[in-house]
Amino acid sequence: MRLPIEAVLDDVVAAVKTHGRCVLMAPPGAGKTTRVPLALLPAVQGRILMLEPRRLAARAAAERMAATLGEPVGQTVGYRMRGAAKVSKDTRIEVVTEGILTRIIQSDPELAGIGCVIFDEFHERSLNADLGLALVWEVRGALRDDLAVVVMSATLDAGPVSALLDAAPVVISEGRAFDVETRWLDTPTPKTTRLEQAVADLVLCALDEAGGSALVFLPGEGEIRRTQALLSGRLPADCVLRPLFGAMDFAAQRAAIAPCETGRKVVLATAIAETSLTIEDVRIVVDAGRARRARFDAGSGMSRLVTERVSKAEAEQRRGRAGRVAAGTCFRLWTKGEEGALAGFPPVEIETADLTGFALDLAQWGAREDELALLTPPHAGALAEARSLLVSLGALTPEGRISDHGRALAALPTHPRLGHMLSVAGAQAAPLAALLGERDILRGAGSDLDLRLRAVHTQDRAADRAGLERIRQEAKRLRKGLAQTAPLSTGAMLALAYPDRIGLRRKGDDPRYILSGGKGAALDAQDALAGQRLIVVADTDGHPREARVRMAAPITEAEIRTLFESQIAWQPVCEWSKREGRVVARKRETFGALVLDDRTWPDAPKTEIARAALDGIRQIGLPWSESARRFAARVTLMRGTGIAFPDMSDTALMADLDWLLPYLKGAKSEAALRALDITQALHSLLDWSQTQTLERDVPAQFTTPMGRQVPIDYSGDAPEITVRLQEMFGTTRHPSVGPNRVPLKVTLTSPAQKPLQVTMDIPTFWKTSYTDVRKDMRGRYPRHPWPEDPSVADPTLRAKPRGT
DNA sequence: CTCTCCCT
Repeated sequence: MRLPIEAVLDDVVAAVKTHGRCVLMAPPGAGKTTRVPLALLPAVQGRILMLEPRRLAARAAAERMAATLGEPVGQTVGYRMRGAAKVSKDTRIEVVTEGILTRIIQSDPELAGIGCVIFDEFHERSLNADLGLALVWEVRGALRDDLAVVVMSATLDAGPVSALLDAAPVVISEGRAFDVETRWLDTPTPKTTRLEQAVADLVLCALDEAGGSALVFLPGEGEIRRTQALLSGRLPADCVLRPLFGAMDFAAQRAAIAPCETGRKVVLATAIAETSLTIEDVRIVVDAGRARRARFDAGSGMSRLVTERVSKAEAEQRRGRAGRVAAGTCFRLWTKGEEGALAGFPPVEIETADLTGFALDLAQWGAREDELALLTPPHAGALAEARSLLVSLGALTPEGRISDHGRALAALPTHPRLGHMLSVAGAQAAPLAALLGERDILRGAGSDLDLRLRAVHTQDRAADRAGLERIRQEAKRLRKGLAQTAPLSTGAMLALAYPDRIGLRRKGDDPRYILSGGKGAALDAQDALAGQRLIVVADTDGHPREARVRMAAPITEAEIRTLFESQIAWQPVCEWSKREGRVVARKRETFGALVLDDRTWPDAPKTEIARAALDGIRQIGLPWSESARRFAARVTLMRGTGIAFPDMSDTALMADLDWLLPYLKGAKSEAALRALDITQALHSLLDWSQTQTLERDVPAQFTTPMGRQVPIDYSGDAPEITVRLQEMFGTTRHPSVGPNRVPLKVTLTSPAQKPLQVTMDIPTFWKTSYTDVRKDMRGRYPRHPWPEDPSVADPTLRAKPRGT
């Protein structure tokens, strides 16, 4: 059969011959995976390496090409993937899974004997493909200008890839796929309608309007089960309902996609049916419009799942599944209007994934991320977290260079965490590493990892059979070349891989734990491990506030002390306790965020106690006494006049409390702090000349015309004095303070200290209302002077002697 | 409303 790709094969070969590079865009079904490598064979010196994102696809591509040549796999065409290879010295086309390429380049940077590297399905933008392309491009630039590079992609903006590869020629092939009609909703689904209900309704409508079997895309297993429940009994009699998702064992998956003998089938599937599994007779696609994705949180080193709207690229990929065998129809659970708001592409893996292995590969290659041809740069923070984890595992030196231990970890086919565990604990850790590298075989069976290990070692247990077999095989492969070492418990081995996830039970009845990395995690109250004081957490649901533990193992304090001796230390802690309202001085023995032991610290140095007491002040506020307020008010009057004086507002004083440090007198409790008089401390904020100026311009006391000292009250809006009216006789200028000459608020009293007048202007008072005051008072206090013009009278505090 | 999908 003639495939549409054949029309452009000559262009691809020509681009490789003259430019040594090419970007080929062709839709799924165009035949690029099987035709391009064979077409390039005569044009390439040496072997052709083709990368596939999935094992199944790699094997299938090799088989198809070998069949085209009329040979068995392993002669001209072979494949190589983790744990399986069919290649010989005659092999010229080698189909490999993406992770393999990094290994090949790291062990032989010249790529000796390889003439061309093809990246298939590059639009999926896996971390390995991005890294692989960057490394191959560097090899081509530095060591091998004859090395050809071909990037093949279905839906992708070709411009950036072409630019990345120094303006590589772009070849475009139009597809062969059958027409697929797209149907949108007329009106958006109301927010109150559950997704499963809306999907079920749309499926019934689709089956009614179009013929053939249906493929329904849902975000996850839960949605699949609930939609299944809603549909069962409501489907037309000739329809069978089949769920399909990754956690099902292989045989069940095969049964779900098997063609129907009679009638139609409705397959409820996750994204597994987007690329990995092809269902042959589908002519209807129903797209719920959601995608579940892992979001890795570098801070906690854990990932969680989020459900998001699909991107346009994913929706197109799903739509295409209706046109594999004949024209079809795609029903979208959104309106045409809503479609504009969808993202163009799903997030690329390098921006969302755990970068630990990536960072180790970079270190081994000896390049920084910004020196490589990466289409999307990794986030600096995520990369920094990855490197810090690698440093803590001893894989990188603190300067970021790879260590011998790091080289050993890079050679192991596992996450560096598990590699570290294998390298330290030896062969005994192989089953545990295999278990943790696979999907959980006992979902919902409690968190204890030993349950799972027992299932691997024995034949009983109703665990996922195929999963168990994969784990046994994997354990066998991992064990090779590892030494036998002193036996360790499951928890101790796990702690090597997850030193940041050792959990110490919090106080209280709930099985809640604080993890050594600082995050929280909780066990189910019924969980078999719920009584343990110390556990190591292998997996959680990734909830950002407090994650739920999915897999864990108990560990003893003695084991932690042995494994992490150098990281456990006594930390003196002198701090303000909000709860107790006082300074507490303790010594704590800590491992990361865990407190293993906690004792009082009776001989804490005074300076430490004072520092902690300042935190108390920060919490309770400055203990203002009346005299302190008065002083601060005087200083404030000096401000804003061009003369530099400190800001004595609460905010300014609290901003840096060091000035208070020498005046705390060993106060430790809230009561003692509140009893402090801070006047002296405030005085210390002024230097000698400021103090002199203050005393002169804003004195604490007012000197009356008689030479008597009267305190000035600075606590109100205006500075204030109270004085006997007679004592102010002779005053022709109203008294004031400060460089701005702020007038004093003067309360003039009778000889019996009763207020007679409050004035801001004594000379005017003499001339005006004094006359009335004099009239009233002269009779009541006849022995005191009440002159007609007080501005020229002598001040006095005395009365005339009786009888004169 | 328990866990998308891959890979060394």
